[in-house]
Amino acid sequence: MLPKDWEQLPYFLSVARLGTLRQAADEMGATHGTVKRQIEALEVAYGVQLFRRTRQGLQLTDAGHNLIPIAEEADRLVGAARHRLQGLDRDERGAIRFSVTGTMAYDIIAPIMVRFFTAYPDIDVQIQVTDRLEDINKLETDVSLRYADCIRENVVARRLFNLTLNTYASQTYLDQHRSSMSPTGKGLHWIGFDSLDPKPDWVKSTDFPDADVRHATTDHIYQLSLVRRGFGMIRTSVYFAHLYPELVPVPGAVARRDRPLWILRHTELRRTARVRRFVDFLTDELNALKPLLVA
Amino acid sequence: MLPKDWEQLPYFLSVARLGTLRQAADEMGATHGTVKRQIEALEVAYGVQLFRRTRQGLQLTDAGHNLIPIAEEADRLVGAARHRLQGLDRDERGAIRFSVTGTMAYDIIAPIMVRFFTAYPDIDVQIQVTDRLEDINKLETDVSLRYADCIRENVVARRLFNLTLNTYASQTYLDQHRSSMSPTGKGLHWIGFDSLDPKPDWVKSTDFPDADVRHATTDHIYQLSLVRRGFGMIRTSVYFAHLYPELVPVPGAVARRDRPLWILRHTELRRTARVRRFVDFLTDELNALKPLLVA
DNA sequence: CCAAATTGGTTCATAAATTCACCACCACCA
DNA sequence: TGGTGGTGGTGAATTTATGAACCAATTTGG
Repeated sequence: MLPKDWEQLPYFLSVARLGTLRQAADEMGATHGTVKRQIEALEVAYGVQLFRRTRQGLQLTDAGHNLIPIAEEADRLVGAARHRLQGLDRDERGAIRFSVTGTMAYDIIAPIMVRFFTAYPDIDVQIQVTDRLEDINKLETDVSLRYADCIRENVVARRLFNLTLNTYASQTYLDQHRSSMSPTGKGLHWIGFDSLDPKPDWVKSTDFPDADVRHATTDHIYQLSLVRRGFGMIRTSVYFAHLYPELVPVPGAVARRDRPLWILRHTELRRTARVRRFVDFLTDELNALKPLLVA
Repeated sequence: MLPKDWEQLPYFLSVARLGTLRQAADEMGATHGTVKRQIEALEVAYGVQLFRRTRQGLQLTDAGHNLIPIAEEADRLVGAARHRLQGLDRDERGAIRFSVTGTMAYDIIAPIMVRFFTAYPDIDVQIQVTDRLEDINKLETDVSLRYADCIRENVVARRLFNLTLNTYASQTYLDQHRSSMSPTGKGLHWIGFDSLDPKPDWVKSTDFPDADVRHATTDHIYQLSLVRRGFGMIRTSVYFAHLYPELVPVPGAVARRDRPLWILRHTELRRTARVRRFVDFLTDELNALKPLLVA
């Protein structure tokens, strides 16, 4: 049986904001007795006291304070859901909201954006750099560039081409580990993405499944920085090896075609002319880069 | 009266995942009649049909598909709340999770991190670059660097010093707008952060309240890139003017002490030795940079 | 080809949650 | 000092939602 703290969270937020049961009850369209029970139920469910009861109202405890930011974010999301489904967000601003991953953002997309702004000075593009898939859906996004095997959501997806990846490290790192490295990578270090689990899944499918993951970060700039300073290996597009000569292919690894690149249009109906112009521009520019990305 | 779609969302998620009312009812610890009513209530509340009813079960409509990612993220959050308050997340991995804003991440923090990794090769730091405050709380973070007037959460906060900001643009941009610019900034362009509202709040408190906001992005690298290419002005630390000589102070703007920098420890009890060593290191390094940051 | 096991939809007695009126307490103020 | 309006807390009356049984229809499988 799934827990049912969902319905109690808005009561919690309301009480936390307004400070008294009765005001919260008024806001929630209920009586203070109901609000009281909801708060009590939440405290029992979590096994923590969330409020200190005083004659002047309810005051958050430390545990309650911890809950606030999460609950508020959840509240934002539920509001966003309401908003989206009621079609209230077809909108208002003239800007195209464009999500792109940190890997592509700077060296590949940024120059393209500069050219786009020059070519279409009347179209504003709001650039969101994020590596978390959920953010793309949460933030209200019109267009996104993604790097994945398949697309599950029902969006207008334009598939470009498969990127070619290889494994790189700095020359100093390779020199230091030349003697101790095994064909399967034991004794080597991956610069990880987000997880510092002993062995994330993606490691197993590389040429060095036995290498350890260290210094995880989702941020590509940090990854490159760490590779340059000789902290380990990274698996990334061959394009970056062209850009940064200090990235040296690791002996024993081979360049392989990996997942394809997609341009997704998340909002189908709105501002189609502008969005389409942007998507077309992006497609053309990326196709022009194709020789460098799949080489 | 606040809407009460909260309690219905987990039912929606369950039905979407499992495909039939009865299986969802089983998962939720209810009967299929109850689940049916919850789904109907949600559809009425949103005014949209979320599922197509077939003899084989309930199938998501397009509108339903739109709801999925938001609902799943909200679900993750509620789960995280439960997890945090029950103290289940004091864990496991040896890594310190460190959140830093995009503005500070690369030019200021990255070199410090490299020195830290060299000095303490046994301590792993998982670096999260994010500008959204909520992410810091949502992601499980041990330490974060923040730039704010005051800290509301109940965390261990160490206040460093106030940064000095100024307004910068490229020389070509200034040359182009020298004639047309007014003292209040009419005719000039800000490179925005996240909002493309006609006039976000922060604009009013600058030296050029009448300038328009264009090309919004939370990403500092993008902002700098756009400034370099002459797309507008940016308000940022004087430190970046040292790093990037192509950033020219805009005539009429003055350098001002702005908000202070904070180092926050979000998880108080856990792995204190390592975390404290990291925080101390970070503090020392940032204090060493102070002359450049407040100059 | 038909019985068994699905599916969503419906009904209504019953269980659960809400409301409402009232209580004790405290702060403020004339 | 006593009234007034606020607080949280409580229990009976009432409203609401639930669960279990059935239904028609479809799919499944022997």
